[in-house]
Amino acid sequence: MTFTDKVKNIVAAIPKGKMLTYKQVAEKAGSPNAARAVGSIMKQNYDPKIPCHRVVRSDGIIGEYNRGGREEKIRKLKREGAIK
DNA sequence: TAGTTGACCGGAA
DNA sequence: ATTCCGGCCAACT
Repeated sequence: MTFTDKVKNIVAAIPKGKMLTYKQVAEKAGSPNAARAVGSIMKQNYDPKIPCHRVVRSDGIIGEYNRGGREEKIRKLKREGAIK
């Protein structure tokens, strides 16, 4: 199980209406300081089973998204009730 | 193999 | 509050 695979599993396991930060994911994956790598991975490995829109920055900012931009990401989160 | 890039983070200016 | 800078890590070239 590589770091990348762990990250995928973790993100795939995020419940509806919940949000995790890249930092949190990196931590759970075993590398507390690999937040940047997490984003990199998500960017290149998008899978429909992986709700990357539920992963945000630790600042509370939504961050980037490769499927319609931040707007779409925000929309999804709002629809799930994760944010206002 | 080495250098660059980026969906990040935290602290400093 | 905003912008800048160094550090981290995987993927890309």
